[in-house]
Amino acid sequence: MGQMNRRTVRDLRRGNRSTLLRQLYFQGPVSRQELGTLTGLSSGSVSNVVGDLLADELVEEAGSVESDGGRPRTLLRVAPGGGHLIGVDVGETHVRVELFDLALTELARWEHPLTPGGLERDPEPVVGHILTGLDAVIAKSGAEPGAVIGVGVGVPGVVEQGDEVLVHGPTAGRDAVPLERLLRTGTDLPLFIDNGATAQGQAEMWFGAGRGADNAVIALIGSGVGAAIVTAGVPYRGATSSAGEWGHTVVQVGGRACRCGAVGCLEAYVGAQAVLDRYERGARGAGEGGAGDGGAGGADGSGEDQQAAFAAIVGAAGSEARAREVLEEAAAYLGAGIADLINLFNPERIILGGWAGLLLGGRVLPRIRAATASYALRRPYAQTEIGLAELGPDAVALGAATLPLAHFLATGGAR
Amino acid sequence: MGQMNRRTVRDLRRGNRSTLLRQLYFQGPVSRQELGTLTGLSSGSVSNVVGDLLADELVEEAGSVESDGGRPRTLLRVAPGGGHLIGVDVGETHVRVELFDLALTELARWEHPLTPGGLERDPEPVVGHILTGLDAVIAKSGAEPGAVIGVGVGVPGVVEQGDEVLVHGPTAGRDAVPLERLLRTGTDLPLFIDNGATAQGQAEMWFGAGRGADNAVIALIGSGVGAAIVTAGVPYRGATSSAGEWGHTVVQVGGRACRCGAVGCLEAYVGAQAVLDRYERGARGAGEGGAGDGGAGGADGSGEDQQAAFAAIVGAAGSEARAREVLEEAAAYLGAGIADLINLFNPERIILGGWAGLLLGGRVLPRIRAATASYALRRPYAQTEIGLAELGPDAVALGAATLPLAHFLATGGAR
DNA sequence: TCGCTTAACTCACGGTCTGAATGAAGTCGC
DNA sequence: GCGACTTCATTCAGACCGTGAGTTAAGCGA
Repeated sequence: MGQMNRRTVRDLRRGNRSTLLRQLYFQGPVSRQELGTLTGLSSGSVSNVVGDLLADELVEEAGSVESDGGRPRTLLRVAPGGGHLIGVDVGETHVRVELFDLALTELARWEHPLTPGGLERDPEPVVGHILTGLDAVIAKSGAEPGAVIGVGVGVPGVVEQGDEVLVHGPTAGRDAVPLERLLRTGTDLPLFIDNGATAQGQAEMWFGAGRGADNAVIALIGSGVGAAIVTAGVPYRGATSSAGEWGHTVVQVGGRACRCGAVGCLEAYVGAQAVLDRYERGARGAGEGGAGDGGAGGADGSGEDQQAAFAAIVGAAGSEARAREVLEEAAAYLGAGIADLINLFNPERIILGGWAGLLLGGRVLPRIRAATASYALRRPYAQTEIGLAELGPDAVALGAATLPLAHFLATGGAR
Repeated sequence: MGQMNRRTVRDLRRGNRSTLLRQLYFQGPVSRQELGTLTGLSSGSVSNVVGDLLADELVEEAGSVESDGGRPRTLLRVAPGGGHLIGVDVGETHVRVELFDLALTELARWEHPLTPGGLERDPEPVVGHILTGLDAVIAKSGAEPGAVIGVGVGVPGVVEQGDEVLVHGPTAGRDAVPLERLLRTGTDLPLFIDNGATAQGQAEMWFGAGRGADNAVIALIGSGVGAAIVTAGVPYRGATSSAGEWGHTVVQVGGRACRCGAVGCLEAYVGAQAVLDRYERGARGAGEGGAGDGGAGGADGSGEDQQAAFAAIVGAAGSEARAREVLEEAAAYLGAGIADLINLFNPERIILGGWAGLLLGGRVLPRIRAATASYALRRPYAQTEIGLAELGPDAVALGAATLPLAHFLATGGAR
């Protein structure tokens, strides 16, 4: 109930410094004058704090703009070289490490393939890869190690942010992986670990289709289905960080079996694996009731094979009735799932992403919108935009880099 | 993205005053000493602020507790007589006005019946009733009008908190009612208008089954179905205040028709009207597919008749197979709906309320839990308690009174 | 060059929290 | 019963902070 607020007069300064820094970061180059009106701070305070930020080299001047007759206002911006950020994408098939400057321009990249099921089954090699990746990108970019603000790590599975950061893999029953502790053995850099989808969602909110929105849901469809929920500008985690399990909401009581063990999950109808299964098995039993055995089997080989097969179906939808039929069915169920998000969260935007989501959306987005409209309540539906993600299917590393960046901005650039 | 934080040093004091007041309100009688450790404030500040609060008569001393050998610590609590709160319940069939002291002890009550569809179709008489109700409870309780901190009004429908507070009734297409402006013609008291379910949810969180939880969903089942979502201790509204429309999430694509116009809504399976319809129509077509025409008809007469009929079914479930069957089906669908809440929001608790929800829960709660378990993901399900509301089926007026109270606590008791 | 205009800085003032010192209020041992 | 001890509560100097008016800086036009 009671969060311990700002207390001392010093926290006040930290908070104002943070607001100013955030404003500078997201509102682009801006003058001191505008900063005052934007934040409500007095000119004196703005001058004062900006002076500090300039001294710390976190902010720099960026030209000036003449103003008919008076002293020109000098523009300020966050100095891109004020620090470096590292984003780590721990996927099912690879570990990717990218190093950015503060403006999130990529300066170096490193990648290593992974045998499936890696992090959960045997964390040590994954940890090893991450650590070598960190050294690699720092070396390659020539960055000062001390200038690295932090390392964001996006992982699959639920990340519990407690005293000790624990990663729970999708396979229930296995022990959670104390990833932070394991990484600590090899690096002193500040670590920020979170779910990869959440991280990617934050990237879309800051730099992609979510710009300007405060409440949005990023619906991610790949082989599985998940969602990153953003409320009031921050990721929504719930009580134990496992919020947003959209893929396992029920769209059909007594429906198809899902790999999670339940039946009728959205994922069993719109997940890429489910759609592929559906396509390959032909049209028989298209109706309800018959609980087929959903996508778990993995009869479809590696991730790349799956993506190619899915793309083929989407490509064939123009000419082949069966492909069209399958996609339309997926769109209908997806509409129901999106309607649930709208009815429950009332977001400003729904952003459809993930590799399969983008393929599907590129082809049948109007269909999805129509299905959504038929299930959602009118008012909230009318107030929600439904669009596609703009950062591509694989923005996890970028998203991971936003984790230390968020901390950096929230603390006003404390090192 | 950027909320304008605390800025000046004076806001700091306001914030600390608020934290202290909240702590005193919810942690019961507490000493200055504990207050310090609880909030992290220094002893000096606590003394200072508490002094102010005592001077403003918002806080009073409440005995002392000896402490082996030293000066006894004097306990403090919020003074119940520090102000009065009024809660207004605008229901479908009545307007009820209640006046409370700060400890939410009821001091006076007033009620007036309403012809159905009142507020939306013709707001003026409802407004008139509210205003006379206000005068009535103030007169009856003998309260100083100036001592009334505020009036909370809980209404059905979506309440848009913009420049002007607008109430959107469930009937789409009708004009929104500018309730605040209408009430302003007859009172100068501070007004706080919100959805009745949200208000009731806040009451459960503060004084009922939600005590101690920060994230919870209060699932309300009456004739219709809704939910009040609380995240991080505050009601979740979404972008345009219409979040929590749980009743119209899809549990059966292509399923039964709902009065909202869509098909397969949860409400069409677990709403009281839907259950009654189901019971009366017999067992035919129990399977999927056949889109029967759901609960809209209202062939069931008034609210009281409906409640009696529903209670009869619940009562008969022990002896009559058909009644049991209908309730079990409702429990199964309800489990799916609750599982969706758990998967999406990951709350600490699900609180089942509403008159039908309480009847249903009292009878088949284990069934509901089992159904939920079968649909929800294991981890979040294991971390969620599912229980019944504790404030009864009709805590809207109490909940409405928490609206001005919340403002009172948040501002540190500013008048 | 001289006014005019606007941006940015400076600084006295009122306000806040902290933390140590002081005062207040009991208890315990003798 | 009296003094020493313990603990709670208040007071106060010191360090900060934001405000807002006044001052300086930096251009423009005549």
